[in-house]
Amino acid sequence: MSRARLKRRPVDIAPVFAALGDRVRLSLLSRLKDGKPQSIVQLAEGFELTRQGVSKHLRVLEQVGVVTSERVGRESQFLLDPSRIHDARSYLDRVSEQWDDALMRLKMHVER
Amino acid sequence: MSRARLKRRPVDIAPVFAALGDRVRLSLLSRLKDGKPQSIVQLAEGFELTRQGVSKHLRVLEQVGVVTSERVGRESQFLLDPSRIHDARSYLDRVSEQWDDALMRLKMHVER
DNA sequence: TCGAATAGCAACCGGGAGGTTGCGTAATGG
DNA sequence: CCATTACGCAACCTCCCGGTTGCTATTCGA
Repeated sequence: MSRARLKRRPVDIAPVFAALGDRVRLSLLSRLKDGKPQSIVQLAEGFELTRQGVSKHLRVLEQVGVVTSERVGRESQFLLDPSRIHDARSYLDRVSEQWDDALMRLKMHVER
Repeated sequence: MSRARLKRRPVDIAPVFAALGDRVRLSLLSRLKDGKPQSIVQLAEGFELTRQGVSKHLRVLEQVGVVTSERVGRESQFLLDPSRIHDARSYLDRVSEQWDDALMRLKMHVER
């Protein structure tokens, strides 16, 4: 069970967080997490934004790999890709974990 | 002990992700996750930034509640607060979870 | 076939983010 | 006591982000 577990440097994960740091983009993700691919106009309805505005946001999400798009016919179908989200989650996991470990050690008076 | 478990709307968690979406700030968090409070000059060394630059980043992190600061003597001690990080993590958890559920339902042909 | 739908591209704009410099102030310690 | 340290505040600058408008290209469908 050699889990290679290759380490991702923080410099790589920052853009993912940046992409998630916008309420419009989070809402778009929320609309995509049901697994159904949707077009831009579908994703745009309900927002007080132009189609191009939504399109820009989708391209930001796509650039960091959180969503993927495929041109089918005259419309672009967008789909969520959870792998980067999983990366971000496990990064936060590691931070919390190390924090907990540090607290534990402090409480046990193991250091200093 | 009625744990109200009040639900955080996505609109609230976006600023946390935005604060995490910067490599400098992620590095600062990485320096703070050992549980030891550190001053600004301590946190600033190693960066190719001014002290004020680092100070601005720290204030961004503090504003969203990821770190806390306390003035002790002539220096400000910064400490990590993992609660917001935990919030962000569980938000991503929910996204992944709903994605997995949706995939499962699709695979079982329960819908469509 | 031809109008409507869907989307991409480019230009433009205002505001805020990231960063610096300069200065003032409180605490430290020799 | 006084130079030094650590910090905050404010002004300033540049650049990118979020958003719009206008135009063009492609595809659908009646």
